[in-house]
Amino acid sequence: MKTRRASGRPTIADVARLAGVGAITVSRAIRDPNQVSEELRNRIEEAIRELNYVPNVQAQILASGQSNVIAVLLPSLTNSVYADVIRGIYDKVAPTRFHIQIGNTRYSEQEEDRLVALFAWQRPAAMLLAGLDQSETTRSFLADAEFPIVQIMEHGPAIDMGIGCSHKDAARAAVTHLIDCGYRRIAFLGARKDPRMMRRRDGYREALAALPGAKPIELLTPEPSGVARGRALFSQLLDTATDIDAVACGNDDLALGALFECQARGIAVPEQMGIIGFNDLEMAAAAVPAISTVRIDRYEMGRRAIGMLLDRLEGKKVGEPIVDIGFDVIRRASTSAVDQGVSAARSAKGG
Amino acid sequence: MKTRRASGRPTIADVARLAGVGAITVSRAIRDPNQVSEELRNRIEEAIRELNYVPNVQAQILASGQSNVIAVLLPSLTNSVYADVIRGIYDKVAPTRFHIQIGNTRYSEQEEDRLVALFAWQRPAAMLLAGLDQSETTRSFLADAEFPIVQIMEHGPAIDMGIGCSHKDAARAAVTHLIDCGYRRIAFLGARKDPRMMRRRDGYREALAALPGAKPIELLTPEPSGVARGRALFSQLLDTATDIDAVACGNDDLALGALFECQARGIAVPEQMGIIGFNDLEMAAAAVPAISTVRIDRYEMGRRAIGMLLDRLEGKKVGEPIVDIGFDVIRRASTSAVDQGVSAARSAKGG
DNA sequence: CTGAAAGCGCTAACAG
DNA sequence: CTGTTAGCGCTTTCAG
Repeated sequence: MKTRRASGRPTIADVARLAGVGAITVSRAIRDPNQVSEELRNRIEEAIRELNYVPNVQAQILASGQSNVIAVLLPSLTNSVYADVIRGIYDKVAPTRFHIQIGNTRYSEQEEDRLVALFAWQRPAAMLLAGLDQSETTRSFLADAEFPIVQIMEHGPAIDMGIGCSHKDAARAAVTHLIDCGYRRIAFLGARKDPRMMRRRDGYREALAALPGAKPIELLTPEPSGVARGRALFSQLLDTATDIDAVACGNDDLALGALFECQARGIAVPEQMGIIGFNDLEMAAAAVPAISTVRIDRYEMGRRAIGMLLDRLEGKKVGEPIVDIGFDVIRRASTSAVDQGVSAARSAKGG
Repeated sequence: MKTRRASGRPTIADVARLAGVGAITVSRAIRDPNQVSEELRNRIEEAIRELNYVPNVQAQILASGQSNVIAVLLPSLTNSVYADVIRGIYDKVAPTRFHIQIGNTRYSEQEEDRLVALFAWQRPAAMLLAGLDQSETTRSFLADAEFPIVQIMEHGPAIDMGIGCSHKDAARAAVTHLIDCGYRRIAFLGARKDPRMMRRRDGYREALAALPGAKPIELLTPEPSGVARGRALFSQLLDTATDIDAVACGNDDLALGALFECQARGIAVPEQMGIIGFNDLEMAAAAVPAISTVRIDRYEMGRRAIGMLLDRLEGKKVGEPIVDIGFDVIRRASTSAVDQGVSAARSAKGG
């Protein structure tokens, strides 16, 4: 007889034997207790407790063909922005039968293509992606995937479902806030050049277009973002464009860097220089002066994205497949109403 | 005939049929190509490509009894400290057959107990935990687990393997650096009160003990850390202990908050107040003045921790099971050699 | 509501 | 080096 190395832990058959029922009844008692009479159910639960039985997930999946994996592909695991999203994702998934499988695309389209294909072959129950800018290959590949897909961060045409906001609108609102404060020579600082960053740049351009005579002053680097990068970029900008009176930063890291550079150069914020960031990282509120920024509820976005997937997996009717989660411009001291000098500039330039 | 809903995708039997070999040969060709003759191997590879065959992981695991899951339990997914560790973990695991299953213990021992039990039942291939302070229940439960376990962050007696450094020694070195710079009335700021934080506090005490006549001035809150928290705590401290000339912060968030509070109050750093943090977050170097801190290579720690697990899983001999990854005190402008006023204080107080 | 049989897709064991 | 057979632990199908 070919005896096989059993795992040693109790199986459903052990429970069935102890409870004096068939294995399938135990299986039913576990998955849908209502299908089993109360008496048997009690006997089974007793046996489960006694044996310390825990179902073998692999066997469940193999037999049922139902995966319990939700694939999550994000461009960064370090960036606080995604850390908040991840927290929301995990919190929402924790009480369910599903597990998260995270992949790091490193802001690379090729890597995203590779991971989407890799994960898709594992037949996940669902998939979560960041952004709307997947490659054509990946979009068409996923378009006829049989699992639900949600794209987060941005608001727009999604493959299946989506939740996020318009980064262009958000940046436009931020820059408009600078204009409302009286700033007139407004620059834009960007890094990494990922799709969201470029859309914020576009929003900056749109806002400036509404300001007669204003010309875009932009400095973007493909290099990763960071406080040090923000400081260096802003320093470079100040050396070139000497007459700027405000800077819209593509994120709060850059904004904090810009603030530090102002401190280092003795430039008064907000009097001589207005600064606004993006993302509302925790540090922004504590800075001196506190940095104005744009807030998106990333934790909630992560939660709701998973919620949409779960609804679909449970066959529930999902409401809107494309959700705009919105944003808030957070006004703080770094963009206070300007002093007379700049007010003068307003009347001079803005008319 | 009871026909069953097949998943639709090609199975190993399909490949075997197309290649004209037995299923097991395909299985071998995939797992250990050397066991199969070159001719068959080529035919099999050809068939795999043609059918676009991808092995069913669940079936592999079920049949072999070999899990491919490495459970990772961390106290936070948001904290940059763990984000770096996570990046190291994922980078090291990516090219292997293993997957990471992350759990968030939220700095709670109860939650850690719960998740360890939950994950352990799934029979992971290995487990990674943060810190050495698991509950007695969990420690003894894991002590006779059959999978390898690595504990990261701290250096000390581990359940199985460990990699990290002594946070007490690191903090002692940081405070000693303050003393070497001439600071004499040194306070300690802490938050969250997790085990590492308390060990840093102990290191602070040890360093002060070496300073004749110095008394600890400590302010710790059980609340989560953050820049705003650091600012508030330091403000509270300044209102009470008016004569402190330096502050050792349990992490860089708090240190940046302390720096901001100094800026808000017009306290000159480093002349009137020395500040040192912990962790060397990216922002610390870019602050004005740049903040001194303690660096631990968290990315490398994550990588090596997984490396230790992989070595064990592959039956390789692991070198030292308990690794001290060390730390570096990073000296920056926030703790520059002090001016005459403080030098005077030194001779007056330090003797 | 309950059960026996069949089989998910793969691999360990044994034999050649 | 290759194949046959049995079976991992569970759930679906079909029959009561």
